[in-house]
Amino acid sequence: MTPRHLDHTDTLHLPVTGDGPFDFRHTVWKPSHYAAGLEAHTPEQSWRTFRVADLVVGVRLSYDEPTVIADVYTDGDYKPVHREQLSARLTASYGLRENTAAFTALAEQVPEMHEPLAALAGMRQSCPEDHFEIAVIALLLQNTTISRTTAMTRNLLTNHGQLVRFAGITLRAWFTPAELAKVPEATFKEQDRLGYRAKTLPHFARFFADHTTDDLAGENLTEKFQEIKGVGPYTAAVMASHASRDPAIFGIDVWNRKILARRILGTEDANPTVIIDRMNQLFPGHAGTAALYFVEHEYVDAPVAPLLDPTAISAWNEALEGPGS
DNA sequence: AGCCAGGTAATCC
DNA sequence: GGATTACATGGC
Repeated sequence: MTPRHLDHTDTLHLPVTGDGPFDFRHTVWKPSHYAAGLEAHTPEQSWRTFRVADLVVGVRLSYDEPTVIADVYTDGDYKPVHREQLSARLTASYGLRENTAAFTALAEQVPEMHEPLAALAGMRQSCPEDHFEIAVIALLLQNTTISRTTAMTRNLLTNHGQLVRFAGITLRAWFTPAELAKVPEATFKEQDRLGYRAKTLPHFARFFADHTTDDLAGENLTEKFQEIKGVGPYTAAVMASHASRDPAIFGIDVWNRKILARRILGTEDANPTVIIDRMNQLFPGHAGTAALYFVEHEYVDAPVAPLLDPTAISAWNEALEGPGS
């Protein structure tokens, strides 16, 4: 499949203004994240696609202290309003104005956090996804294995998203809620192999086609999101925590439950309320950030999707474009 | 073969 | 209320 070519249209200089250290590499690339073809990372650079309004945008990120440099690529009518939206999106997605000092000071007092802090100090929460996109990811994580989550994500992006080429890299890009709303349930089931999720995904597309991020401002998101069929406490917490970037909260699931039980309780597993209470006790106001550090530290020495050597990029591109291209 | 995965909704008592 | 169970699918 031949990707759409995006041209260089802008360069953004995004200052990192929060107090405390900043770890560019572990902010933009997370060792625990599985690869869906939406982003690629080498030791010095990262590439990522975004939907800004209906535009498909490719961004190449690098860091020149104290500034994140974003080279922007598009093939549509890129206007000043898009520039503003993209700047705000990048700044929020990677927490460029958030403080790390308070958490770092707190974490230094907790022995269990010493190793994660040594490896990751200055890492910020990242969520390049918007509300709709993170909702889809959380849906695809429900009660299944990561290998199947990855397969379903790739199916959806391949069949309903976009394939683009910019700055030497080929990547996939998300579909918009309106684009996904046109896809029949049977396609989700038979072509995308979503299983019972095929019934709930159309509710997601419709909800977010009708409610933009701006519409949702001021709502109690944890409650509002649970009005969507297929969204329960876990999915709502993931969505709300990414939307609010509240450092105090985190969605607990079987995965992080076991990691946190081992890290802070010394047991293989534990009751969710016990873990949440202990995390809040150890890291008052910062339990969400602390959970992020424990989970990412679990994968720093064996990342799910390792950084690419720059010489491996052509092989990456060929894998995404498929045979015969 | 059967069990389980980074849950949810429906249906019990 | 809290406990129990079906729900799709694929990997081990």
